[in-house]
Amino acid sequence: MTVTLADVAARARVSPATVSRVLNGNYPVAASTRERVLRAVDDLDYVLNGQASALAAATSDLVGILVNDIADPFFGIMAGAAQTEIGGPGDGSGRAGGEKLAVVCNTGGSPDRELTYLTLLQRQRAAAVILTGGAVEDPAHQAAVAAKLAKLADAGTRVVLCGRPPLPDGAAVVAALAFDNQGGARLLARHLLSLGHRRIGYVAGPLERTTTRHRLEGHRQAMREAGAAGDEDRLTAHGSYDRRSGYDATVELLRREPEITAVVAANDTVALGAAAALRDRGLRIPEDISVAGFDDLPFSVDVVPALTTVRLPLAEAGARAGRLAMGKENPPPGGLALIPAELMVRGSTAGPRG
Amino acid sequence: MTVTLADVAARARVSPATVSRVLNGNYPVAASTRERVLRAVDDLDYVLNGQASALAAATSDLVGILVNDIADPFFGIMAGAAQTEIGGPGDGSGRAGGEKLAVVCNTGGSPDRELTYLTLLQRQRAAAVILTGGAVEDPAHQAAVAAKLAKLADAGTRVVLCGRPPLPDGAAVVAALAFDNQGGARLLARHLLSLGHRRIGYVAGPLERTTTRHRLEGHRQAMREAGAAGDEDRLTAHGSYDRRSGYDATVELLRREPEITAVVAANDTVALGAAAALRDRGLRIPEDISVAGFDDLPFSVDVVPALTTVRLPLAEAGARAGRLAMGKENPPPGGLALIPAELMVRGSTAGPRG
DNA sequence: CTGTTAGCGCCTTCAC
DNA sequence: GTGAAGGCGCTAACAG
Repeated sequence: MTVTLADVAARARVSPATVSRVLNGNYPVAASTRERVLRAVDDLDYVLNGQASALAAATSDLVGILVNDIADPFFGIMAGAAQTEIGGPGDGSGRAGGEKLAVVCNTGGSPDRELTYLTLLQRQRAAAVILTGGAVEDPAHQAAVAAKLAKLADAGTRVVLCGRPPLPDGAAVVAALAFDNQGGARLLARHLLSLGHRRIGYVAGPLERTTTRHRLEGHRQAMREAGAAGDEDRLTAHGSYDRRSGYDATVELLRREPEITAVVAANDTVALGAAAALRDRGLRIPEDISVAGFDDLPFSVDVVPALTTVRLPLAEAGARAGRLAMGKENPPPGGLALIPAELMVRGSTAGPRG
Repeated sequence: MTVTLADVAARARVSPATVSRVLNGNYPVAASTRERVLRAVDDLDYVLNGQASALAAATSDLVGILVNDIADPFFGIMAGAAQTEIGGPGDGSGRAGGEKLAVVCNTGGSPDRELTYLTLLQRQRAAAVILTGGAVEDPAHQAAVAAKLAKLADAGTRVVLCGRPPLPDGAAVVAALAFDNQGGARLLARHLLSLGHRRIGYVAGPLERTTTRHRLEGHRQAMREAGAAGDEDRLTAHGSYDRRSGYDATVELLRREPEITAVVAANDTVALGAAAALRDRGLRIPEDISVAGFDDLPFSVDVVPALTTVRLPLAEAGARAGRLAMGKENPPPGGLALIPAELMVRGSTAGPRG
């Protein structure tokens, strides 16, 4: 049978309360007593019952990290960094002290699953929840999420947004760390413009995603400023955030506008697919056509030619979100921080041909 | 204050027991009663307390998935697939029914953290635990893990190994899905041998990892069979499973053995770093030197030249592990399945120069 | 410093 | 088909 705290108490000849105290280390306990208790714990191989203690103490050691796509390093890097801050380095004994259980939940980008996970986390009375990545812009869903988050916050769960813009109504979250997607896209477009490009195809992400919209807006803004907007819709093709989609969308762009001299992709993964499509059409990069991405994932520097892209400090942001979730760091003023993006110029972009 | 089941009962003018029954749907309840209860639930915005119900019912809806590196798509793909099987598609309402909470825990490859997570999961009385990826081969740690898993299994947690060889003493796990790393490495080496390569550098993963060892063994086996083993140690450089490490190790190999005509990397990410190092030395791939990886991650087909590698059915294996963990699928005979690897010949390998 | 006493919120026999 | 009662394993006041 499963050994309980009472068993430990009996073996150590103390009261259950005392055992609880040494385990949690929150109250003074005589050294000799503590030792006896710890020995009993070891002898009996006792493991605290998380649910029972959570129930009694009305606290939980679960922290949820929601990601849109766990197979995408974009999220993996943020989640990993957050988890490191939350889980702590471990005490080296493998015995687990007061660590939180930082746990990542993969929504697959589905609004339903996002809500489901939030409910599940609410059920567990999670200590904190971190939402990463762009949000779906459907108003109904946004309202549902906002309501859910409000309830979570109400119940004492610390809610942090990482790489996601603040909720429309500025709901009660501990903090929102938003990437400057728009500014980054603007930098990138200006770089291309300065090289002399005028007709630039844009492979956008899925519709109704904040990330997609902000990046696209930044791009178009810069194009308009330069008077090179052209037929924006014809120069834009939407897809999802994967390489296949980048490939297909690029083929489509090329069909519509064979004269484009550059392709900007919604992110690095998409850019990889775009580059493949261009090569398959016999175009050389960057001699015949330039390609750029976004995010600066680890592989981007290694592809050939190395990808010009916009760097987002994913690990730093994830770590900060983790600290915020743990209350180890003070929230930025107004609960909102705009995280800057940095242009990384590499070999995949050059002046237009001819 | 937080609304409890008793509140719902009061509002619906039934007993708490009845509310519990309609929520769990395990006992017959009059349709009219059920409706009244559900309305009360909605009115009050009631959310089940997971810990309390878990405590009372002695069951949990938590399923843990341990990964070595959450930023690595190798794990992301497996974890995502497993999570999909476990979490179910969601009922579309966002209300969360009997779903399990599939969560992924990032050990960062650290034995300590692995143990810590296992303990945390044990505390939560997890319904199931899936361990993915190679294991650390330190005997002490293996014993500790085996002991932990035995206890988990004992407490009713279903333990599944995915992409990890069975425990040394064949401990009580539901199933072990092991990749045929050795066979895959052999296929790859034979491919290179058949192209005429004889001096092949091998960039291995971290020491004392099953995955590292098996891949290396397969490689060496094939080389020996062909009488081309050479000075194995000189031709091998160890590193971690990242691109940086691949870069550095390749530089080192080139220093030691400038005459190598091919470099085989422990995985695709490492291969990317290796390729970068070769190019930086002015070597063309595959004209001057061939490069190959392992895993066939999504980006591998898109790099230039496309990477010759060994494909592992990561998503399929992850999904299967998920089903096994949920008891939705019968374990393979003997609880062990060897998952075959497939050679993917692409542009990065060719006959040796000259 | 340590023991005693109540619950935390829910599920589950057992009666009706 | 429904209610009443007890307890899941632990923590948190209180007393001493």
